[in-house]
Amino acid sequence: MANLPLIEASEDCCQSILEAPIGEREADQIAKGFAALADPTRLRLFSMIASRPEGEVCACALVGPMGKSQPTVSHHLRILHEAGLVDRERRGTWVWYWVVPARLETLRAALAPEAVSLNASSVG
Amino acid sequence: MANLPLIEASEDCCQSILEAPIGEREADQIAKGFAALADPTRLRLFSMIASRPEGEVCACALVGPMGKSQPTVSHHLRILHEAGLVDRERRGTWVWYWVVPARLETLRAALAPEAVSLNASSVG
DNA sequence: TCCTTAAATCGATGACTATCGATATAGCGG
DNA sequence: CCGCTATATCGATAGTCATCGATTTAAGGA
Repeated sequence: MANLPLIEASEDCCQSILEAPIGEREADQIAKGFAALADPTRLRLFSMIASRPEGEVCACALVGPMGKSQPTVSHHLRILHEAGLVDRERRGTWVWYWVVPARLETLRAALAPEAVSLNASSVG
Repeated sequence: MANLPLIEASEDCCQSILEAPIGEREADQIAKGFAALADPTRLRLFSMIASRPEGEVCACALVGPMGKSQPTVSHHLRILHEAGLVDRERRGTWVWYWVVPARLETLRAALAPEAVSLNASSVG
């Protein structure tokens, strides 16, 4: 247990904030995601997780390079997890982390000019 | 004066945080951008500015729909401006706001899988 | 069972922030 | 010069958050 992200990856797929004014619900949802990425330490942690070729990383490999205490790193990993940006799994003594692509894509798409419609013809 | 964004739109074009672990400087820079979008009220404000077909909007049109006091809205607009996400101009009694696309693209690109190389051939 | 290591939680603290009422600044019209 | 309107700033307050030391929980090995 304790492995379920507390925020769903998407409640309305591929929505942009640039096309029309977003509502309060949607704003809360997206703002929570950006808040998770709004701290430099957390952003570097997320970058270290995301950039692993294996797609996952042991938490033990994250404490040293961050220059922060173990409780602080654990705290930030928890926030990333609660924001739905990473998932985790205990393997023996260690805990491994990896990125949740869908949630990341939701945030990226929010800043993208438009949600591409698959029904629209590409040539007029 | 007072119209210059305090953060440059890009210091290293099109950089992703997913390819390699980012440094502290870059993390500070990007985190500041996300911090500006990490508040629901601010995100809705930004969305209202960005979604205008005219590309700009009078601040007077933003206070009412937000359900917040005028000083609060002004405060949030200032933070968006300091983060380099919007620019503004006084026109008579009113102040108009618009999005700074380059800064927005910087943040979006940070969450994108890779910076597309224009030299790479599109077909193998 | 005891020791070691890894990770999470607890409690405290200092810093930051969202919010608002009151006030100040800026421009327009008479 | 005097109001009127729009916007920004100020000061205060309540809430949130990043950080760390100390402690607890969890798992493995001897």
